[in-house]
Amino acid sequence: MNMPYSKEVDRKWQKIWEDSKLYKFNPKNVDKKLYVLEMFSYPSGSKLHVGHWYNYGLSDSWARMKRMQGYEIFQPMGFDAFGLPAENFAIKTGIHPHDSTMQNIETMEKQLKEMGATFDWDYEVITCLPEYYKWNQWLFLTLYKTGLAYRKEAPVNWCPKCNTVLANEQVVDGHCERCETDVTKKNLTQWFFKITDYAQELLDKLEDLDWPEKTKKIQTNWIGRSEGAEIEFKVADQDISFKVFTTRADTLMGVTYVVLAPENELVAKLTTEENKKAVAEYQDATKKITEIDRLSTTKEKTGVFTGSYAIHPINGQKVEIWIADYVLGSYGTGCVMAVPAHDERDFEFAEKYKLPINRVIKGKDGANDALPFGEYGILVNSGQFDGLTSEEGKIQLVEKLAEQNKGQLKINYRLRDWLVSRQRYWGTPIPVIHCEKCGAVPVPEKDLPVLLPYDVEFAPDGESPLKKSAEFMNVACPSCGGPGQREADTLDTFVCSSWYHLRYPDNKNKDQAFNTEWINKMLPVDKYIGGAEHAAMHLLYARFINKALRDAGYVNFDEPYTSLIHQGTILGPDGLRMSKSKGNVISPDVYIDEYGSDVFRMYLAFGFSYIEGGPWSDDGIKSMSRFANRVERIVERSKELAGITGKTEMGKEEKELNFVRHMAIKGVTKDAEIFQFNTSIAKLMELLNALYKYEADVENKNIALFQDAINDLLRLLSPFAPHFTEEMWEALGNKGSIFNEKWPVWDENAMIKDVVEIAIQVNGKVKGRMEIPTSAEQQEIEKMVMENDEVKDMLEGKQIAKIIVIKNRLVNIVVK
RNA sequence: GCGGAUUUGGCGGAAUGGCAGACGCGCUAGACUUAGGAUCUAGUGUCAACGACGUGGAGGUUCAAGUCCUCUAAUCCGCACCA
Repeated sequence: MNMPYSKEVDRKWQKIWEDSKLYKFNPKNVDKKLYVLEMFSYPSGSKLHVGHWYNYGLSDSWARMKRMQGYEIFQPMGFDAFGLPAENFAIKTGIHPHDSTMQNIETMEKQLKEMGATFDWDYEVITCLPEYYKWNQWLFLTLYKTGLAYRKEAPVNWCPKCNTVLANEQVVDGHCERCETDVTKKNLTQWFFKITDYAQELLDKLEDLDWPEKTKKIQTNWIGRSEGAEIEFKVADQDISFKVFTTRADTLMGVTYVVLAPENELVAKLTTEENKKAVAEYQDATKKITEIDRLSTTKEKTGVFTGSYAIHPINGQKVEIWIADYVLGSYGTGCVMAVPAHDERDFEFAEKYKLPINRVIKGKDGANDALPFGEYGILVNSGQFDGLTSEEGKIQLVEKLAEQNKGQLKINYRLRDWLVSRQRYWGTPIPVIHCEKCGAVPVPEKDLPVLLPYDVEFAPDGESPLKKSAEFMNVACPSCGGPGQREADTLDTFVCSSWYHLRYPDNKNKDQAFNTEWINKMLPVDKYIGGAEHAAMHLLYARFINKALRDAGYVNFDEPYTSLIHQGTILGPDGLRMSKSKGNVISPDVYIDEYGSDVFRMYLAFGFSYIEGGPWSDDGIKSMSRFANRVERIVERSKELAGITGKTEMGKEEKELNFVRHMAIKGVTKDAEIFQFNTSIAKLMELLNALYKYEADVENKNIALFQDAINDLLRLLSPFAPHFTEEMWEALGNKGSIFNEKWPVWDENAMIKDVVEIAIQVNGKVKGRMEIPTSAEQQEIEKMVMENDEVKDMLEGKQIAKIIVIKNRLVNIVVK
C-alpha cells in the first residue's frame, strides 16, 4: 500500500535504505569510483539551516545521478569539530567543549540522515577525536622532518584587559569584541608551515584545475607573484648593507631616500644617538597601531629619520635612511628605495618631510606626465641610461648592478608562511617537547597521540590554557630524558581540514594516517563542493599540504581537488546574510514538516540558480508540492492502464510526447551535470506537462510509450526527490530501489522532428513564420520561403541583397 | 585604489551570436464545487496595439547582439600602502 507523499514516506525509505545498506561504498569497484566531497561542517548547536540543505541536499542529488550513471560513489561526511566557537561556548556556559561538540555531532548526524543524503557513515571522520588528531600530529611531524615546519617570533592580537590572545575575527574595528578595549600586538614564538616554498607551483598548477575562474583569480592574487629586482645599498661610514626590492629598477636614478620598516632589525644599528628617542617612540607607536589602521590607505604617512645615510649603488650619492610604517616588515626585504617622482606613496611622504624629488622618467609621446608619474616612459636624468624605455631600463640597470654584485632580478610573492600556532585549548596539541638542553624536540611517532587533557581551566587569563595543566605540561625530554615541557599551543583548525579528504577512505587505519597505495587509487577528489568563502585559505592550504605529502612520498598526485563547485548563498528574505542577530534566519524544519524533505529539496533546486543563491522566499514552494501531486496522479493513471493493450503506432501525438521525453532526458542529464538544477527541474515539468497533454488529448493511447515516459520521468526525478520517487517506483509494482536503475539515455533520432516552424526575418526583424520539413536542405528552404505568397507580398518592390538560411531556425532576407 | 562578478517582465529565473522572457510564482477570466488558500482550462513583456518598442546607460562590430568589442553607472565579492 502506498501513501501520498509526506514526511512519513521519507522515514519509510530512510529505514529501508539503511537496512539494505544501499549506499555503502564497495571498495572492490574502486576502478569506477567517483569521490564526491562536500566540505564538512562545523558541529554547531543549532539545527541544520537552509544552507546545509542547499549545499548537502543538492550535491547529493548530483551524486545520486552519477550513481545511476554507473559510478561507484564515495560520498563521506564528517565534522570539523575543533575550533573557537565551542571554546567560547564553554567559557560562557561551563559546558566542556568535548561534551557540547559530541552532543551537537549526534544531533547533526540524525538530521543529516533525515535529509535523505547518500552519505556513507562508515567512513565518518571527526577531527576532535584522538583517532583523527593523532594523525594531524603525525602530519605536523612529517612537515617538521622535511623542514616545512619551523618556529619564529610573530605578533598576535592581544587584549590587555581580557589578558588574552584574540583571533582576527575577534578583533572588531581594532577593539576586543568582548570588552571593547583597544587591541595591541604581542610577540610570541610560534610555529609556521613553509607554504611559500610552494608558491610557484601553487600558482602554476591552478591552470590545470577545473575550478571557478574567480576562485583561481583569488588564489593568484593571494599568492601575489611580482617580478622585480633586489638592489643592495651600503650604509655610509658603517660596514652594513641592506637590500631593497623594487619592481621599478628603471627609476633607480631617481632614488632620493630609502625607507625601512620600523620593525626592521637594522634600525637599532642605523639610528644615531640624537635620533634614538624619536625612533624608539615611533617604533612604540607602530606597535600600538592596529594592523587595520596601519594598512589603511587613507591614513596620512608618517616616519622619522634615523640619522644614517645610504650610498646610491650607481651614482654614489648619500641619501637619508628613514623608517616609516607604510613599509611592511613582512613583504620583500622590509626596505624600500624611495622614488618620490614616480611613486605616489613616496611622493606624499617626500612632500611632507621636505625630501628631494628627482624626475627620471618622462612620458612617451607627450603624455601627461605630471609628478608623481607612476607609468612607464623614457628615462631622463639617468646618465648613461637616458633615452631607454622603462622596460629596457629595468633590465640594463640591473645588469649594470649585477656586474658589481649589487643587484639581481628577483621574484617576490605576497604569500606569507602559514602561522599554525593557536593559544587555545580546543585544538590538536602540537607534538613538541621543549627541553632546556635539547631545545624543541618533536614527540616520537610511537608516543602519539599527545592527548588533549579533559580537565583544563580554559577561561582566558593570559596563558595558553594547556599551560595550566601541570600533568600535561611536565614530561621527560624524548631526547635526553631530562625535564621537559610540552608545547602548550594547539594547531590551527585549518590544519585538520587541509587533509581530511585523505583520511576518509581509510578512516579506520590504526597504523597510518592513510595507506598510500589505497589513497592513490581513491584520490584525488573528483568533485568538491563548498562555499566560496574558502577560496583563499582552506583551498590553498589543502593544496599545499597535498604537495608537501607528495614530496615526502605519501601520495602520488599533485592536486587534492580536481573539480570544484561553489554553491551560492541563500540569504534572508531581506537580502542580507542570515544571522541570529538580524533575526532573518529561515528554519527548514517548518517546511519539511509540512511538505516533506523532497519537496523542500526540489524547491531549493528549482527556485535558485545553484551557483548564485539569492534571498529566501517561499513563493512557489507550494508549486513543488503540486508538482509532486501531479506526478502522483499520472503514476495512478499509469497503473490504471496496466494490462490494457493500446496501439503501438507512433502517430503525431506519440512523436511529440517522445520528443519531449528525450529532450527532457538530454536536458536533465546535461544541466544537472553542471549543477544547473533549476533548469533540470523545469525540463521535468515540461515532460510532465506533455504527459498530461497526451493523456487528455489522445483517446486510443500508445500505452507502452506512455508508461515508458513515466518511468523515465521517475528516474530523472529520483535524484531530486529520492524518497518520493522510491514510493512511486514501488507503487508501479517495481521491485528494488529506483537507485539501482540505470539513468535514462536519450535518443537523438527521437529528437528529429518531421517539420519545424522557422522564423522569416526581413532585415533581422521577424515578419512571419513557416513550417518547413526538417529534411530540407539550405537551398530548398530558401526556395520554399521565396515562393511563399506572404513572403512575396512582404518583398514587393524591394531589392534582395542577401538571404541567410539557418537550418531549423530562421531565414533572414536582407533587402535594400 | 586594484582585481573579479552581476545587472533580463510584478517576482524567482531561462536563452550553442539565430524567433528574448523556457519553467514556475503571481495576476486575470472561466469550469467544477455546499465551500476553496483544492483541481482543471485559457490568457498574461510594454505602449498611444492591424504597428512600434523592449535584456542598467551610451557607442560599435554583424545579415543577425541579452550574448562579442569600447566607454559608463549601480550593486556585490576578493585584495588592499605589496615597493
